[in-house]
Amino acid sequence: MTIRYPVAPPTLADVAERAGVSRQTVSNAINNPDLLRADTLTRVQEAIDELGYSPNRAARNLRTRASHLIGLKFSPAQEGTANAAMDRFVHSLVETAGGAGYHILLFAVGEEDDEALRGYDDLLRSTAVDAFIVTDTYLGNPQATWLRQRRAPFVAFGRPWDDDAADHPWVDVDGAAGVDLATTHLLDRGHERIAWIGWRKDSRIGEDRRSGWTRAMHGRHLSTTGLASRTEDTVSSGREASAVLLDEASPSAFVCASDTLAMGVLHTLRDRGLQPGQDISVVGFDDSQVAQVIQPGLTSVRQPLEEVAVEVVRALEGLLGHPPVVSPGVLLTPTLAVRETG
Amino acid sequence: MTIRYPVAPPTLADVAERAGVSRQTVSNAINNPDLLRADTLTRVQEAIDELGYSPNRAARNLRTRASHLIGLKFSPAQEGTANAAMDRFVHSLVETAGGAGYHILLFAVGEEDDEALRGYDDLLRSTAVDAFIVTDTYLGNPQATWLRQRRAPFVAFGRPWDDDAADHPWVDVDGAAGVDLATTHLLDRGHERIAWIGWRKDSRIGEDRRSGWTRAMHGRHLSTTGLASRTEDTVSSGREASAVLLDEASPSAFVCASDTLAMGVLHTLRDRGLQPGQDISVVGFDDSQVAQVIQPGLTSVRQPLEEVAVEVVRALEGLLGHPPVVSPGVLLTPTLAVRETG
DNA sequence: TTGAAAGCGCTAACAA
DNA sequence: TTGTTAGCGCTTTCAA
Repeated sequence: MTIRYPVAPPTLADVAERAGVSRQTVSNAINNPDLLRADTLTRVQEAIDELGYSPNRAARNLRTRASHLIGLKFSPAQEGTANAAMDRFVHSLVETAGGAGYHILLFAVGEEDDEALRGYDDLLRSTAVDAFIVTDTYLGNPQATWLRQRRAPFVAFGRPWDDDAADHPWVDVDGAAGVDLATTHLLDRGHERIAWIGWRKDSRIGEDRRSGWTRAMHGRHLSTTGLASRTEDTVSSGREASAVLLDEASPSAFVCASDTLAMGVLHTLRDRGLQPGQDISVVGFDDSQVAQVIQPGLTSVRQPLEEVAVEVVRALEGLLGHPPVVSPGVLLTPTLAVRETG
Repeated sequence: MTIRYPVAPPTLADVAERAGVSRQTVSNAINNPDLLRADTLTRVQEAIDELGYSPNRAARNLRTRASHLIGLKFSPAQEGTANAAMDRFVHSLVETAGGAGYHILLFAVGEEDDEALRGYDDLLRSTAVDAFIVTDTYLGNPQATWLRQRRAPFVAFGRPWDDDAADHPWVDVDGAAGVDLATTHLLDRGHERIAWIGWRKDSRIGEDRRSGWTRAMHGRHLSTTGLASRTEDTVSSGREASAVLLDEASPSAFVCASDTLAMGVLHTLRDRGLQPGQDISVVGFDDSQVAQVIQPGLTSVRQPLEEVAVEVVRALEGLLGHPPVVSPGVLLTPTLAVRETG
């Protein structure tokens, strides 16, 4: 089998020679076109087009100490759940970042905390990326703290919660507002006994989402006692929790911290011959593909991940600007995708 | 707000000075440790550890003309479908590539063909990536042809189909074998009138999958006449196609080219009060999260995407080796995830 | 407005 | 086995 070696791409010097100018003039034509006389610029531009020149990234990176690469830790997919918000976010992020001249570098790390830190460290020390996007800022996660100590530029998708020392830019979605929205929607439809199925108490995100439910319920002077359950984020947990709640608290609707849990509720309803949306209403969280394609459609809180990506990139541009600007935290409000189950 | 500037990371020269050797010796300690005397190596290694040294990527890339970055075009997520194979593949790919010393660089391009090519071109000319992974090799897609002409190293996830001029490495999943597996599974359970719902005729992947169904049916001397439908890859198309087939061909089972189409079939069954798995069996393709979490669980063909990632990276390593080796195409066999619907 | 010189940090080739 | 020299392609001074 014949192997064809790639031809070496043209360099700045090639363009300079062709245009009859010095290399610096070509460099200026690219980076500071205002400095050139119009006709020189035209001539250089023609040479660039004719040769199909594009600046060598490695050389430029070496000189400017910037890679225009943003690192993002990509964790394994969660099979057996409806969770895919991360993937949806990455899709939006790649597009938005591309528009701002950045590419996304995906990296995997081991499960342990120190392995994760080593992953970040390697990329940082080798100046492979200009900044990171960090997506799991739950309490006790050492990444944010560690990155700050390392003086590594990063933007978090997720609030710093109760970390007062945090001074990094972040973007988050107001989970409480989303669940409030969902609960209020059910209240407006006449439900009064609305149950909550969420995650265990150590999840700040879970507690935040839960607070939207209590807020909406108490706003209507309704009790939440006995109507809540905290469990693992799996379909079977949602199934079990909803079965218990149905027996012990007779709710007419369920609001869940995830579509995964909501699927568990739908399983229980099916087990008992109850019609979702008719007999019992169900609302999930994340507007996953699952929520979108099942029948009856699952009403679900939708995170504005496209907007999150836009804000994250905006914050990144501030951080990497001269001088760097740490933009304030941004909290975005989710919407409710209303379908048949609620 | 106080901005702390990152301190400049240590360089080769810093390590050399600390270890009392030349820079070249440090370089050798990292890239050719065999060349060093044991005690020198130890000394250099200590200096590296003490300083937390990691080679500057830009400098190394410039010198070695390699970035250890693999480009992958990341298209927008398909909402409203059950399709997420690409995402699952990327998860596996990031892990596998990381193990081989490569990072994945995601980039977005516009919808038009020429915009896509420009996306590849920019990355290529600026030597930003060492190679590409191309995932949509359907007939008429100019990417593969164009990359070949450009002499750009790339590995395709997907066969070159009838492109005889193709001489690039590729990895693919045997869709026909997967559908044959699914159909045979239904045949073994006593079904004889098994319908097919697939994509339009211009989809090579769709036609390949379809051939698995005809092969399995004809293998049992069963007719396929009137039992097939070709349509768009949407839930509603699957719903309509299955309604027509049910009326006109009375099948006892459906095999579908995607989980998305299979969801459409489930909608039709629900409309008609038929129990999936009891009255009518349904098998999908891709083993999506949807297939995994719905009740009853959707039996589905599962692509071995982890293996695909392994083979793709293997091919990549060959391509980027010295000398480059173009590995032969690899065809992997899917498995069947059996659940309640079939 | 353009050009010359220097050097980013690294490794390949060669010399000692 | 280790060190010296040179240069990858670019941009940042600074000088013309």
